[in-house]
Amino acid sequence: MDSSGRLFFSSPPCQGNMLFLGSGDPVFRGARSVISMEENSKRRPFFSSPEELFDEEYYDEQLPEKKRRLTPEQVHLLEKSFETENKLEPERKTELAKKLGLQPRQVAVWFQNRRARWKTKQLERDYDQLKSSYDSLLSNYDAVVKDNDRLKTEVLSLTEKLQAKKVAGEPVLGQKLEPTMTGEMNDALAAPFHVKVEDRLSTGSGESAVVDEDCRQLVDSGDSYFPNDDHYPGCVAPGDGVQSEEDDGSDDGQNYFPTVFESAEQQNQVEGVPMGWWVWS
DNA sequence: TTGTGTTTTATTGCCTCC
DNA sequence: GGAGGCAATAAAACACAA
Repeated sequence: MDSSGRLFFSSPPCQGNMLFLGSGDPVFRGARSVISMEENSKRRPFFSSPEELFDEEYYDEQLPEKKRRLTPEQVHLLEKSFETENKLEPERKTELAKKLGLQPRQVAVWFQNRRARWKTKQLERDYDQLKSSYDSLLSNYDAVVKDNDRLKTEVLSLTEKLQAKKVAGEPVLGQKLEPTMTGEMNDALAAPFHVKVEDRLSTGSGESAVVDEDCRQLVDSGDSYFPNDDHYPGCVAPGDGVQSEEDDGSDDGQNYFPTVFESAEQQNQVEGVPMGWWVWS
């Protein structure tokens, strides 16, 4: 019994988990190292059936053994049960243990370890998913930067044309030009030349993803590419939505951030949110 | 056969909940 | 305080290359 009063197999030894010497004496944990490998060469499945557990002759024939694996049948049933519900209520534990010829504690341990394995796998899956999302985001960012450069060049070219007309004495509509490319070029392109962002986006001015100034854009601030909540309320950085398996208590194959967010891409592109962003769903 | 890496079973200690 | 969960870990069992 441990400090919390729990009963472990070795103290006192439970029927199902006894490690037997030839004489039928239980071998406890402390004696593990004494048992030779040769003695261990004769193997049998961990526990075959409840009947066998009580069959003295069965054990008499066996040499002392240590840890034994569960049979494929036992594992199969446990897996099926785990699929149904990854948490084990006392009744189900007892029932399963009876069915499998195991100690309830063994069933509990199996579930515990199975949950741990599931969690590890889930973390791997989530990592892959986040990585691909990041890659996609990065690629979108590069496209936006390129588009931005292209538009700058376009603006510069138009400005030069305006300057040329001005020098030639031709009237320039809405003229209120600054001599240099400063500020937002807003005045330079004022009035008739000012084209609404939506229009630009909808015309052949390119496949620009650049949107209104009020709209959130990717900014290379030197920080993470992941948005923070202050600037991207609709987005969530990885980790924010981590949900422990206890939250839903099910093994439904969902990732470790199950329903917290999904990519905007998957949601037919949320308005104003570049492809690849994660959004609350 | 042996060395080595991986998987599985089990224990321990700590934490939370009732 | 007891029961049960989890992380960390030990150690047996297994797989496999050399």
